[in-house]
Amino acid sequence: MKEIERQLEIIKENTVDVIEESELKRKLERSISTGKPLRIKYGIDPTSPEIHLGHMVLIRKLRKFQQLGHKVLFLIGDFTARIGDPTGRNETRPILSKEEIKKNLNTYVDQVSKVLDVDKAEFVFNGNWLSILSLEEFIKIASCFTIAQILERDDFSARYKSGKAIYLHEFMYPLLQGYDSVVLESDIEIGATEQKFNLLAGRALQEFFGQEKQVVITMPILVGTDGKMKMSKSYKNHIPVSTTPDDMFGKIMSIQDALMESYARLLTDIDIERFKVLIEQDPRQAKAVLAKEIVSQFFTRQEAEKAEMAFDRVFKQKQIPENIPLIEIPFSKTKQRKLNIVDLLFLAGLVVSKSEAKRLIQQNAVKVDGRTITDINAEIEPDEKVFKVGKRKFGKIKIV
RNA sequence: GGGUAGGUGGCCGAGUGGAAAUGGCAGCAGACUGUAAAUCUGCCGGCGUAAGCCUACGGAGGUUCGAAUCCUCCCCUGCCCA
Repeated sequence: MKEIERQLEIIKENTVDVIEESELKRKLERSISTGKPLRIKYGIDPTSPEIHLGHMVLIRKLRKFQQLGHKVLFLIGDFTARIGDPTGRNETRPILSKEEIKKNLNTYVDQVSKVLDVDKAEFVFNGNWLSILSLEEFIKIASCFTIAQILERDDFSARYKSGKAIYLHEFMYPLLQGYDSVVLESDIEIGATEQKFNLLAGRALQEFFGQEKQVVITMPILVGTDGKMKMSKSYKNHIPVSTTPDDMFGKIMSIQDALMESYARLLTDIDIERFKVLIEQDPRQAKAVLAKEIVSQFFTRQEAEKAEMAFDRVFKQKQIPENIPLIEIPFSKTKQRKLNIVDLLFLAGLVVSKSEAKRLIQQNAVKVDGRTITDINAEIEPDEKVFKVGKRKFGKIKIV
């Protein structure tokens, strides 16, 4: 197989759009013949310093580009995040200080490094150029688009039709993101399908500034643990990267069966045809394979296997976990060794309020050393007994 | 600037003088399972064993025995006109 075809095949795997493929071929040809790597741009909004599996779909693709010898430009949209998107009404977004940004950068690099070769990637901040962009220049950029074009974007037109507010500065987002491509002289920009409009803005602006247009590659959106919406921290349906192997394993085990295939495609290198057969034969086993495969990317293989064992222990064999966190409550807070179960759970932080504790007890969701507590007046001496609250919260409580 | 319709719990959305506020979604718990789906049951602001108290319907005042509901001012959003 010719080198260009090999690269094309890898690049196109799992993509939704490649705009335009002929341009991509041309860029690849040139790169192969001159030995000059292509510049691949990927931007992330640093509002929350937490990367989740949804981001990983793209980051995995970036790694593939790295493996093909191309240059990854990892853009942290500190400026665009700072001016903030106004959903959520009165929320004033705190302006990130230089130190905070630096700190965030480190957490990103850390999380991303599990998949990406961060030493070979270049991390860039758009605040470096956007914060000094002149109004004149900006208006020039704005003249490149019409309102109708921008309104055409999916979420804008939906909001417009349903009578929801669209703020002017939201219109600017695509322009600024597009301008980033001009500054970075990117050859390719990748993003999830919802980003298509913004990615295309980059093409328009690059052409406007006399550059060769970037190729836009979109990837499918990873559905979150609710099985419906895209994975996002704000929907609380995400699986964070910076968690424990056990937690990640468990969260993957609880996704809907219907998601298994897309997770396998987008987050692993599992042979899809064989995996589909396994799903047919033994969905539970298939999910365990999937979970182990994903967890192994962020931790070691051994840790993934340990996570599986811990999971089986608790949910298959219905035993208590091996490592249960010890919660210490100072004696000064309790004044006694034996106290009411509701207070105890609350003091230990196993419930958020006493009302919740009562509710859970009334619903038979609280166990102490394996025995279900049915009386909210029960007096208990914790003494490192094992408390189980709900399906998966365990804690040993001790008064010290 | 003028007119008009609105702002209700995580979201959607009822409610127009006496309910911690009908529904739905999401969430949580239990049963059933494979921590899947589907289904059934219960819960779903906080404090209190309880009676009850506190907090909550954009914000601030006011009327009233009593307000999410009435009045005044302010803030915010859609639509129409300019």
